[in-house]
Order: sequence, then structure tokens, then C-alpha cells
Amino acid sequence: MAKQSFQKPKGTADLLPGDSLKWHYVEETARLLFNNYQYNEIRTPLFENFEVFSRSAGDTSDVVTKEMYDFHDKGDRHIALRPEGTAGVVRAFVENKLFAPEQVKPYKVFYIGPMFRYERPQAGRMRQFHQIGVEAFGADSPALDAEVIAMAIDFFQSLGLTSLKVAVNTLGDAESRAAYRQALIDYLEPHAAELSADSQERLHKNPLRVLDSKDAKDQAFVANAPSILDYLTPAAQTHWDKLKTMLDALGLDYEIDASMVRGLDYYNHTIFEIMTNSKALGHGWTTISGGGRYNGLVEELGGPETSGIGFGIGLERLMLLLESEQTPLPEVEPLDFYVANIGEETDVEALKLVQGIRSYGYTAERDYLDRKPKAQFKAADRLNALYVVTIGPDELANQEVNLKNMETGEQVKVPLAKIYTELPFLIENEEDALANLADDAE
RNA sequence: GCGGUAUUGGUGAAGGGGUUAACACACUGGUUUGUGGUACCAGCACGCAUGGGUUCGAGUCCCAUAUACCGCCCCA
Repeated sequence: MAKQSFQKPKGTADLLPGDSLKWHYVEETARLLFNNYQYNEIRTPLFENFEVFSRSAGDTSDVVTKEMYDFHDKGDRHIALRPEGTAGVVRAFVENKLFAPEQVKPYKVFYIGPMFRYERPQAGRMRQFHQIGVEAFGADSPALDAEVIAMAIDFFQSLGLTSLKVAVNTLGDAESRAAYRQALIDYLEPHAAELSADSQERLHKNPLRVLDSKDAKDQAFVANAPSILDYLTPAAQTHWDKLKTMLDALGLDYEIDASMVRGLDYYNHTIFEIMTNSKALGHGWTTISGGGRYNGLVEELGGPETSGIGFGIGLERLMLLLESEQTPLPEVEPLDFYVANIGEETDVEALKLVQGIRSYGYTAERDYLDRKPKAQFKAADRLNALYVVTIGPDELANQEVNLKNMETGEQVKVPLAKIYTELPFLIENEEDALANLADDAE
């Protein structure tokens, strides 16, 4: 017997057939919907040069400093498994010169695939997890921001999710952000000693992160902190105002959260999160989708000045949410035909039968274990078979089979040849055809 | 990276130092020498995550490791 058993690596999961069915459904829903919005699939490598991520996400971000799966390969290249999707897509956009004038702008893509972060696993948080994400390059219009947000919501609604919270904020442009950063430091500095240890740390490295603190005392300060919305440059203000007008025009329900910050440093202007307070994902509000604008990122990775916007959806979290909200998810399809074969001499005919039935496009299964009829019928039942075709020595000799409707329990003798020549007719006009056959038999 | 809880068969689990590790579901076989969903009967953990230790004796106590879950950090 087994000498040694193995466990999957921490924070990974095996997706078994019952679940993969549901994942396919969600992924297909995304593909179809995103195609309606003219987003096409892009597939980029699961690993990239480390710098692709460190340059884009920010050297001080947690993702880069402590969550990256990075290593040196045999050619001593510094490689990292992708912790998020945007950086690789931007790299591909630049490397393939998709900024070229002959490309239709905005250039819209989506991706579906695994991401990796070295973290402590929890519900909906894995070391290998999966995201569906979209990116659109080369258009500054707030209409694109609005479309992207609307598409994310459209997607969740297509899956039957309704009670989600959409939070929107703006980080303005570089100038707005710099001014706000200073204002925030000026406000927080006098209270520095009273802040939590984590927030004292953040204060100068990334003061916006203090706004995100869950510490109750920190939140008291945050409540009275200056708002980014008061520090927008006229251009940033215009973008923000237009976005809100458009979201209103679409009738989208959203709330403005001026203290919302995102974990990756490349965002500017519009940022948004879609959240749920389902207990399936722990206490309080949990983000299942987040995104925003990242004008400047394409330049950062060596391309021309090009604006970009996108979002990512956490699939593990989404699946947990769909299960707990009891939204409709596909189940295993019932089997059309089960071929029960009795006796060794029917083995060959049984094989020909399932292949013949399958050639019509029906699903078919048979017994491979030489089991007794009772056990075979039990198996057929477990597979939710609609019909069982039984063939034993007697039927084989008479060139006929028994065709049983498992729902009604009715069984008739059918000439063997008719299974190969008239099966669709037998099933589609079941009552007449089977009645005639029954008459013939009498 | 820090803290807490847990880990017994295919599954849900009982057992909290002392003979053969409850019970239920599932599965397999039989009652029914060729027909499912019911009933009854039988079978089904040489072992209690892994490795050490304490003890006359350890799923049961101690230590380490692994994994899962929860909280923090952070995030999808």
C-alpha cells in the first residue's frame, strides 16, 4: 500500500468535477458578458520578471514586500509568480506595441486565471487564487470608468447577486494626491503618538493607508481627517464630476467613500470596490471586486503615455458568495442512456451500443465491472439515467433490447437495429413509438 | 509574519489514560439464479494528521512538525 501520503501545499485547493462545473459556468458568464462589451480574452504568463510587479504595485506595497512568490531560476533570473493580473497585461500591452495607432482604442481585454500571494489562508483567501479581470487602455473618458463599473455590476447581477455595495472614490491625479498626502500628514502628525503602531508606521511611508485602519482609535481620527475630495485639481474634479453624472444617468446605486484606498500604488482618479457583507466571507464587508484607473502605469513599464483602467474579481470569494446566496448554479447533467449488459457475450454489443447512442449526441454510459443487473440499475439510478437499455444473452439471440424509461418505469422490447437507426425517433415520439412497438410485440 | 482553535473510516461523528475504537449515512454483497429509488440481513478503521516523549498501559497527557479554520496585518 501507499508508503507516503502527500498534502497539497498550504493555501491551495483541488477543484473537483462537481465544483469545476460551477466555475465553468461563472467563467462562461463572464466571457459572454465581457464580449458584449467588446472585451476579448488575453492570456499572459503566470510568472514575470520580478520587476514587472515591483515597479507597478509599488516597492512599499505589502504585495511586493511580503506576499510575492519570487525565486531565481536556473539562469539566475529574478522571477515572480503573478500576484495580480494588471501588471502582466500592461507589460504585454507594451511589449506587443498594442499602443500603436492602428489598434482600436480603447484596447479592451479580460483575463481569467490563477494568481499567487504568500499569505495566511482564510476563507476566500488562498495562496493560489483566481481572478477574472478586465483592462482597457487608451481612453481618458469618464464614460469608460462608468462603463467598467457598470460591467462589473452587470456581471454580478447576471449571476443572480443583488445585495452588493458599490463604493466609489477618486484619488485624483498626481498633483491632487501629493497635495492631499501632505494635508493628511499635517493633520495626523500632531496625533501621531495616539495612533496604533501600524498606523504610525504608515504615517510617512503611505499615509493614505491610515484611512484604511480597522483600529477603533485610528478610525476616530480618520473620521475627522481632511477629504481627498477637497484637494482635487480642476481637471481631476471635472473627471470625478462627470463620472458621478454618468453613474447617476445609468441609475447605478453607489456610495462615495472618500476614505477608500486601494492596496496597489498605481491607482489614480477613479477607484471602486464591490463588497458583500455575506457571512460566508467572514464578518463585516468583504471586497469581491476592486479596481480603478491607472494612468501612468503603461509609462512606468516602458510604454508611451497611455491611460488605463480595470478591475479584478476574486473567484474563490465569488463562488463562496454564490453558494451562500443560493443563486442558481448548474448541477451535473442527467445521463440519457445507461446500457445494462448481462453476461460476457454481450460485452461487445454493449460497447457498440454506447458508441452508437453517443453518435446521435446523447450521453451514454455502461457497466464495465461485470456487475449484476440490480447493481447496474442502481448505478443507472445514481447517474439519473433517463433510459436504460438492457441486453442479455436472450436479447442478443433475438436481436432485440429492453428499453426502459426510468421515470415511468415502463419497459418495451425494441429491435436491436432500431437503436442504431431510429433512436431519436424512438425518444422524441416516445409515447407513439413505444406504444406501436408494444403493439407489435403482442 | 503574530495570536487562538482544531485534526478519529469514503462522509458526519462518539470516545477526555486501562480488554476486540460507539452510532449514523454512504458503499459492497445477499434475501430477489436478469431490472433502480422501499424493507431486512451481512461486510466495511491491524488504527485515531505525522514524528518524538511520559506511562505498566495513550485517539485520550506533553513537545515538535504539517494542514485547516478564526482573528491581526493585508487583500481578491
